[in-house]
Amino acid sequence: VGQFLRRLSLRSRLSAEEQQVILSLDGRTEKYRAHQDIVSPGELVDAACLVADGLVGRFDQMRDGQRQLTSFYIAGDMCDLHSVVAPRASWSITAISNATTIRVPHADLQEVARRYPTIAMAFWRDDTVDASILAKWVGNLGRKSSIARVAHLFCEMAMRSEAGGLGTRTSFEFHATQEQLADATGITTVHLNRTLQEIRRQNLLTFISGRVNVLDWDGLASVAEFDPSYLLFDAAAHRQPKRLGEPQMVVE
Amino acid sequence: VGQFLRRLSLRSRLSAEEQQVILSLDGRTEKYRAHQDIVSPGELVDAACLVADGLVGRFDQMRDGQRQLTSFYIAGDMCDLHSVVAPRASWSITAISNATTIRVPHADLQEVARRYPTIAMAFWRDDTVDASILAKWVGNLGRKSSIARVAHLFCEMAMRSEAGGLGTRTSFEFHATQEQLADATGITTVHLNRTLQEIRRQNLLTFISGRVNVLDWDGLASVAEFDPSYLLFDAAAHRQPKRLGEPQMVVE
DNA sequence: CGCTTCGTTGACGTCTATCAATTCATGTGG
DNA sequence: CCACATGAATTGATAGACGTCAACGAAGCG
Repeated sequence: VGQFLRRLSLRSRLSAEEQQVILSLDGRTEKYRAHQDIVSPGELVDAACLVADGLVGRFDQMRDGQRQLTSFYIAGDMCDLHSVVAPRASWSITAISNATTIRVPHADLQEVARRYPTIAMAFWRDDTVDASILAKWVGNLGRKSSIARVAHLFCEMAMRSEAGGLGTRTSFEFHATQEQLADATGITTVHLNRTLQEIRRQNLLTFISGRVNVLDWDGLASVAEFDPSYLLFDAAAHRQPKRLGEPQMVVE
Repeated sequence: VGQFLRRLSLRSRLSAEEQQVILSLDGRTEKYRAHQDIVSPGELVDAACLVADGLVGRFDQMRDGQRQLTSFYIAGDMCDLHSVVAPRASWSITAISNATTIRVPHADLQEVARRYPTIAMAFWRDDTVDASILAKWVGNLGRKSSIARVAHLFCEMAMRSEAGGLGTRTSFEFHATQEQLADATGITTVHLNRTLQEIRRQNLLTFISGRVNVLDWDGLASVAEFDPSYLLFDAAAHRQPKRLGEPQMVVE
């Protein structure tokens, strides 16, 4: 849970008391094997799923069985914080690698959000980051080549892993299979494999048994057209009731 | 602003007092012509943008100028409610058709959210719907054919227009050009045109000068693999502090 | 040591992009 | 009311990125 507090603190400023309240949250610990489903569509959930260890993903499944991964969650991420306000799942959550989760009851989270408006805003903000990542992926899937998509995914996971204290942007764990990467980037396994080969050929990175080593960060970011601002890491300027007032551009 | 209250009420139950508070919100009215940008990336905004009339979109732009529309907003939608917790835009907002907006100051929205936890949750929930739509689009773009994507977009706008009281699911306004539809579905204008022809050929709908008439809803939904649950319309069962307790499925 | 999962390769097919006109619709000014 | 400019829709021909199918090699595991 300390990891979760740290994650929230990346983007929201919390008082000592508020931090204590977050730390007091707890829940059932559960372990999953890779490929095991954690939440299925239609289910009514009563607890949010905090990733304590491993890699977890949210996905959508088509009629013919094809899958599209829509989000990855690493240790410290609350992977369905939004379920607090929308407990009827319209999504699936699965363990990408072996993973450990903590199920934090909605009742507790609601109680906390209700009592501490700043925490409620922090939750909301975290959810907004999720949405921002999704929006970026709509752009990637709609308008970029396969190599740019794959490179972008690596860039994103690199930055998130680094921010989460789980590695550096040039060396971090990413325990996904090629099939899962293909499901995330909207291409086939075969084509993903060839795309990875092309990325290797350009000496951008190595990806061996779940570990990524970026050899050329700038090159990778350039291929990906990666701009980290959508991850809202520098947003720490927020929070604190009335602190508006900088002049801002007005359009039209 | 009444429209906005109505939109929130689709998914959150608000008390009479809370409803009054929402209705008391207000802001500068602004008019835009089609194709005019409303918010640009990097901008620091201090007011959220409520769509009073017309069609508004959020998009991402690539290095080579290609655009990807990530969301459409119709009258009654607060198109960047998330900016309340993340005021530094990493996105662009543009007027798809001629549009009128009301800029509601963040300060007011924050004040309201801080004083009324239920309203804060309602805001958060609305933002979650946005994220849910984005997740669905990641799936559409990653794994569906062009015709399914286009059909899905029409289904979605149909349901949202109907829910917003702007028409019925078989007859509603949708003032976007083919180029904009192409930017939303991740294909080219040329291909979108041919896809529309195919949809017409299958007698699914007509789309003439901004008005959609669905001739075969079931057929359209089937081609699109459309399942409206992600729009969270039936989620009205929420809100009201402690009303948990139905038995729910537990995984694993 | 067989089984299963994951990664890799080759040949071939197709959906969608690209390029470049052309038609159609709308609106403006003379 | 016509001439013209402008944006939107449509069409044809061609190219390329990615999917499909099928097989094989490598690696972990009970």
